[in-house]
Amino acid sequence: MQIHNSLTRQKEPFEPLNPEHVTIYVCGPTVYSYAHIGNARPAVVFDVLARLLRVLYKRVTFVRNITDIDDKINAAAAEAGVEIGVITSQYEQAYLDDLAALGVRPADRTPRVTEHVDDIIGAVRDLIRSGHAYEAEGHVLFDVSSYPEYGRLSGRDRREMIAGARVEIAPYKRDPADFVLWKPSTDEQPGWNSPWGRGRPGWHIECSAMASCHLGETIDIHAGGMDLQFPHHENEIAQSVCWHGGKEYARYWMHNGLLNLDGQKMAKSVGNVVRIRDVLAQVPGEVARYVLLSAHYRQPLDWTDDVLAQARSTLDRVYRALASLSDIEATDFEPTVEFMDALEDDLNTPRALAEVAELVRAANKAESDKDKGAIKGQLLACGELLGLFQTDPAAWFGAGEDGEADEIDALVAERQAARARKDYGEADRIRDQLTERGIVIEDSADGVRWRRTG
RNA sequence: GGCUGGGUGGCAGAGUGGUGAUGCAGCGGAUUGCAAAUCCGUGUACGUCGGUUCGAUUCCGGCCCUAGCCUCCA
Repeated sequence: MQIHNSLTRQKEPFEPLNPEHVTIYVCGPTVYSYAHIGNARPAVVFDVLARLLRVLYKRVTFVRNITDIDDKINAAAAEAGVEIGVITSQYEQAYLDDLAALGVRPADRTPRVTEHVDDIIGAVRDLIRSGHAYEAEGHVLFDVSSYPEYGRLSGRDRREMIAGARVEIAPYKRDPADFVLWKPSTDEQPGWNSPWGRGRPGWHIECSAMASCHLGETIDIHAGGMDLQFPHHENEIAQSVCWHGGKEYARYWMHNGLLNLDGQKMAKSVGNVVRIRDVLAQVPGEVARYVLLSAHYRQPLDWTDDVLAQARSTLDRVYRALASLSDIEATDFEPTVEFMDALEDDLNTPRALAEVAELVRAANKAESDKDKGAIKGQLLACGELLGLFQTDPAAWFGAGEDGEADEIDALVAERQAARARKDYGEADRIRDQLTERGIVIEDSADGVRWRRTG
């Protein structure tokens, strides 16, 4: 398959270091509040990547971490007057629940920073010993000048960065670009004992430690949001490469584009976030997932009610086709060649979805049970790779307030009786009544179907 | 200011040096008791100004607009 590698800024053939075993690390969230739909994009996109790689390769180990040590967590815990673990366990669970609702499969491993403090301390100690880090006023800093390739991933020159830096430069830094590996904690702050006193890890080191601990010194794919490219991933590379004696850290870097709301990136710092659970209250998770896959993962994506409505309409169409095939047994459970080509071309999900649309049309046109069975199998197989179309069609259309379905069924039956005796006035009256409740009736050769609109 | 991206039909969104993306919406037809659904058909689409070319939306350059990064951020 082809992957756009942020490191080289071009599409490259993907060749895992070990052809039998692909390793992927995705930067997970810092758990101090509910995740927003922008946080869901990498989770969904790289879930599709993992599904695809699991088909293409014998073995895949996919790691998505949980960052449960962070100053924002400390602040949230202090405000609530609880231990940080109370905050982190609550929001970690909420995050995992949200992802499950979006059809994201669990990662093979979900490591937490608190479980890796010893590994982090070891990494920092090694970096000091090898001359890549230094102690200053209780902090341990990474010496950026010790890594000449610094800036390669984000394509920036260190001197220029300093010129444009808007951040205040801490006095204990030898070089303004140096970043913190370990920092001291006050008695009130959470801390861990270390050779440099009681403290806590800096922001970047935890990913380096967890990645190497779970996947080895060199990993195949490292992925995350575009906004992590600098400084987070740049710093990860610097510290990992130096830590491992010059060994390459990640061979392919993938960065997803950001979600926009009103033309501006959705971010907690901007204050324009739509939480995943708010979306789930509005539409089924599958609709949100479809939206996230409807644009190529590297492009920005505007989050609007309109795209949600369009996604729902399109999914309705797919599920109508599947509903019409509900009595047909799926035979060729195999994605089409065109579909696979699209996904293997740097995860081109829009093209893959166009192929799905072709299958839907073919399904609606198919006449023989043999053709129908084959198309149904292809459709479901394509859907499985995308994490879509796996819902029972009846449940899809019936989804909503429980208990109402029986009542609607009764009205539909009543209308059918009226139609049978050609009492179209009564039949239409019942239909109008249902229309007002947002129910659409579809008469077809093999019975009546109803569904909810928006 | 520096570094990355992006500007495609009403909307969303792929792609390509010279015929159709695809979906949603609209319109026409078939079908239907009427609808809905489905099928068929339907759109002077590629920011702007130049250049290269037999031919550019696609390659090159200028300009305009826009997003991201340079600070926490998926």
